Amino acid sequence: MSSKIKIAIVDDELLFRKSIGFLLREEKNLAVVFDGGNGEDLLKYLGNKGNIRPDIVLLDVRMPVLNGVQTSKILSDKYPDIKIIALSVFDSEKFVEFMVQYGASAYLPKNSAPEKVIHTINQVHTHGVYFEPEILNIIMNMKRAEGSGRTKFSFLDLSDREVEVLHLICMQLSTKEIADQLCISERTVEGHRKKMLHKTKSKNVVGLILWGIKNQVISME
Amino acid sequence: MSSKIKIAIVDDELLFRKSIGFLLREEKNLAVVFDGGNGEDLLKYLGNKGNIRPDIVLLDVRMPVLNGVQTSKILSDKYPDIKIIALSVFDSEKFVEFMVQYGASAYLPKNSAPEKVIHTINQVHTHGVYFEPEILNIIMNMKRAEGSGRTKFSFLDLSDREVEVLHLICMQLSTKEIADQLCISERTVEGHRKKMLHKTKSKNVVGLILWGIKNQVISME
DNA sequence: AATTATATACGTATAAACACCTATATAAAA
DNA sequence: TTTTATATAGGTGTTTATACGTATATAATT
Repeated sequence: MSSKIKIAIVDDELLFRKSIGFLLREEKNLAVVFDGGNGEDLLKYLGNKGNIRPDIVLLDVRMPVLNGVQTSKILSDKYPDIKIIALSVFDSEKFVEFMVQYGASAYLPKNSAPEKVIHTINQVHTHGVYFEPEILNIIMNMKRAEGSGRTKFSFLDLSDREVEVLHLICMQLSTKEIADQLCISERTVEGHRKKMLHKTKSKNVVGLILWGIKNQVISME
Repeated sequence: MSSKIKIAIVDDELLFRKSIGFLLREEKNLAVVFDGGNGEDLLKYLGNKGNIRPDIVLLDVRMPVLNGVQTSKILSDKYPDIKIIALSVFDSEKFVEFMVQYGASAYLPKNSAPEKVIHTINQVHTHGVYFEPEILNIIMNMKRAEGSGRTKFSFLDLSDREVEVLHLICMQLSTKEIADQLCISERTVEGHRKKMLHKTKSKNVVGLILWGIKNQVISME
């Protein structure tokens, strides 16, 4: 009980991560040892031997460069002793599934109360994991699905070229305009779009766009 | 110099607005007197005579129920003495224009550093307004445009029915499916969509969806 | 009283998106 | 080495979306 719980915060929104740092510092048993804007920054920090190793990482699911899912995959592999608490504006089932599968010990919606965050941190530190009933429910369903068949995650894996096409789609360009821009056939563009619709399980571009935003493939700024 | 600057925070993300509250409380000359999740909450608070009137409102542009633009419109009308600082994840020109036109005294991107926020608050309190060079530039261009012709803002005004249709579009429904759901003709649905494309100056649904997200007509949760 | 915005709806077109199919070359992974 | 994913590209066809009209009834505003 003597030593503080060491926290790292990873979130792309500077003002948010600095602010929540102040919130956490209010708690006497917590110490914020790092904050950064993406997974890469965190891994760089951890790679440097001189730096203080955190006990718990507050990890935003949605980030540019290296997002929460990818980061927690690497984290739980290279640093299995560091606990991960996933932070997200969405309480989407998919994200819960992925974060849990890739080693998250808790899942917090971003409109949680500060007390809930503090509570979750303490629970994770003492008991290893902490999940709210609703989240637990999602996890149980997931386990059941895993047992019955093999879990398929085509998710989160758009190729570079597909992302490129998706960006042009977002600029309201038609297939022909995209083809001209990239100097490829319209059919190829159609092929890419179709592949993306399949990968994201979307019915049409609308679904694809919304998927892209949720997964931070598309940024709004 | 004796009395503190009284701040109200309005942002739909609970954790963010509570956190930034802690950040602001670190400053000895600042006092957070209110925080709420939307414009309506703020107006209710201000309507109650017993409550402490804030000097400055930190107002998120993007909120459900009553968004930043609508709120600042009402605020600057009913409480012209209260200064407004617009907060936004986007540094879109359109938002700057609207917020400034509707009475904002400053415009802060959400990935600003905490020091910048503190600085802006102090500047607004002592000098009335504070704009960064880039933002100032947008405002100057705006003024020029205003002089040459009349400014047209069809913006921000989708009818209830249009919003209803937009939500169904987001659910990846086709025109026919939407028509069935609402028990109206496909032509009517097409009419609504066309009207929305025009109002939002979009070329196709993709633009419409992105507009809807930026303007919080579409929520991602 | 006259104007404006809204919701409704039809007709005729074209443009674009999406569904099926096949196929090849390349690079990475099992 | 064989498989798998990717990027490329073609053919054919159907379904949707969008563009151009017009029109009417209603409620709100000036």
